[in-house]
Amino acid sequence: MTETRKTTMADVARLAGVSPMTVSRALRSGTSVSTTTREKIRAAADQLGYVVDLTAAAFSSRRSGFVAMTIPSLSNANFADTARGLTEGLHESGFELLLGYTDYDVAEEERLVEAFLRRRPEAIVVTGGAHTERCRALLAGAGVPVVETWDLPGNPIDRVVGFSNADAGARMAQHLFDQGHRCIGFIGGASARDTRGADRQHGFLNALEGLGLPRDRVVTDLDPPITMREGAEAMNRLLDRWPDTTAVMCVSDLSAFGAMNAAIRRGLSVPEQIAIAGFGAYDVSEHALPGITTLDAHAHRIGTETARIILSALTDGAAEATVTLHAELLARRSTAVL
Amino acid sequence: MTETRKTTMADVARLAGVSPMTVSRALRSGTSVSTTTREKIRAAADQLGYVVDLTAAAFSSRRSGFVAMTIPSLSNANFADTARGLTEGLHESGFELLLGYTDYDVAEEERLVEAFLRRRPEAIVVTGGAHTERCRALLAGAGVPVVETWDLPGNPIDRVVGFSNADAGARMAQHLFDQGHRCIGFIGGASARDTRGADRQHGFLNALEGLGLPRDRVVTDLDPPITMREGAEAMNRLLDRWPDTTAVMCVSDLSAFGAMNAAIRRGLSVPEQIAIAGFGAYDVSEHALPGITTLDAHAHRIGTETARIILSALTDGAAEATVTLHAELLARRSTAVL
DNA sequence: CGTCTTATTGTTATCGATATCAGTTGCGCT
DNA sequence: AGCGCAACTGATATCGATAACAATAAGACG
Repeated sequence: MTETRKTTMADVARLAGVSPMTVSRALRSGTSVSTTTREKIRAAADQLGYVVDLTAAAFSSRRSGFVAMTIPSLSNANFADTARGLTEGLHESGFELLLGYTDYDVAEEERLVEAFLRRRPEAIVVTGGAHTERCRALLAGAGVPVVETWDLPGNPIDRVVGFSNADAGARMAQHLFDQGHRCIGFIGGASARDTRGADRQHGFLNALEGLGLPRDRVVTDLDPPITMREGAEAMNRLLDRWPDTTAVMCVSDLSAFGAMNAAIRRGLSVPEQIAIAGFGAYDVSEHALPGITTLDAHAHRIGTETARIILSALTDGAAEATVTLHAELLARRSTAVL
Repeated sequence: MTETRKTTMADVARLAGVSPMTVSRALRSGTSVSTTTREKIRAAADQLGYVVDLTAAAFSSRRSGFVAMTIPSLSNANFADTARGLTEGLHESGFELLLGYTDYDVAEEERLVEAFLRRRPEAIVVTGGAHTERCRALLAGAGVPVVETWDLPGNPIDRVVGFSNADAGARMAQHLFDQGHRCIGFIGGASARDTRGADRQHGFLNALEGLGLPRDRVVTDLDPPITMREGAEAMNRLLDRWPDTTAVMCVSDLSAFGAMNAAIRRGLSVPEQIAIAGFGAYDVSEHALPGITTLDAHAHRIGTETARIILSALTDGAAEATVTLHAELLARRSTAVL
């Protein structure tokens, strides 16, 4: 809480006997300053406890050093993993991450994007391809690379790093069919909020239809984020209505875990009497008893690929505009045939 | 990607027929500008698609509008909840959160704090009371409020919002004792990295000792973050070495869940043959089968209280320097007496 | 009706760094 | 020795907003 006037580069320059410009160069990398001068300046800076003011540097250089990212939820491990991958990929280039969460609400996303834009980020990362009209306009007019993730929007704003949620849903439908199931349900959320979850649902149900099965065995009036509790409640409702169900896919592993335990509480054994599948390869699906079959969206990799795309866009621009990943099916005991 | 020269307040001022200063005032709140002028300026700004440049505003006003926060891990729901509470509490005052994760490493924390300081945050929030010497010095010399959370450091840097991890551990020891257990173990991590976990462990073991029980039944050579997998492995080792153990506390609910399922896989029934307790009130502990007894640290509340303390420190400074919370025991079936 | 407030708007001077361009110096080579 | 190039360092001019103070307009009041 020392209240002396803040030390600036000029102070360091004076102490080191050089110009402020040389201090500026010495404290950055990729600049040409002689080793002796640089060390002299470093010593002077240390002595004064000087810390560069990026608030001024950003203004002067017109480079904020920020990459902004919006995710639906902070406490969702999938999105956290993507944020972590992005942070790691950007770190060595000196970028910092401005992270905000939307609560699965496009209006909130718009507010967040607008707030971020005021900080002049050098790139913007959003989750999914569904935005308000105005948010799209803001992003498109921002003049910096924009990356939509976790999805493959039909009409992308700029770059994309994602996978087909519909394909992922279809894959799981096929898996359950292959395991011999014919009475298959789905538990998910209100489509308006979690469009990626809704895409998985559509892909899943369309695939069921393609296999000649009914597509009406669904409980999808839940409000994202779909938690374990909601998965459990939905499972109870589903089993009340369609007691002969033999397999259920849930929109995420968390709801799948809740749903599975609800089924077990009702006296059903998993997978003998009912098979359960989730999405997202959360830890809990691996360590649950039984382990829950899921789809790994490679959340961390989405982050690192996004970092790569951004860095490329900011330099040579040589990288591809769309990186298509594929969710990977992890078959576990919860859908095993015995 | 329009590449016209960026529009500034001067452009808006020209269009609205006022001075740039009036535009500056009109676009902020708490400033005196006539309603008609303000609306005229708003219209002009909208027409030009003008967005305030906080990069310049921060520099000019010497107020970054940032609060910086370091947490051990992005994907830990407890810390994410605290970050969420903090974000919410700061939002209406116009502050934004700069969030970074340390991976449970004080050296990384030091780097992160140093990087944050360059951004001139108006307050800094860190997790725990253990820091490198230099990091303490950086924080103490930053000239802004510093809040240490999730702990009650003996020698706080500035403000504190937390609870006693040792007390929490002791409380759980008492609970297990009260349920009739006399052969009680603990599963945790290497103390150097997760000092809060280590405090819980010490509190727990000291309490055992105070109750006349041995304190050597521990597996604590794991490296944070302690995951479900590590909890499972540790439980197997613990049961191999001390097969007569009847109760185990784990450093977190995640490891407790892994440990519990490992025990069940070995043919033990919970809680009939072995009781399990965790920490953190993660969703998984509530929805597991059986539900896992845990301690709720009120993670979200830590965030909102921290926001309150910061806002107070930045205005009247009237708030208390230390906010002491208490972890709340949630007894569930995993430690029930039958 | 004139003076005093108060509300509103304008003028000017920065904030602390970096971009840019202009020297200077040191060295290798012919 | 003289030339040219590369490496280093410095001088100057901003970047786009806000702080602080000045000026003016609009009411309030005796």
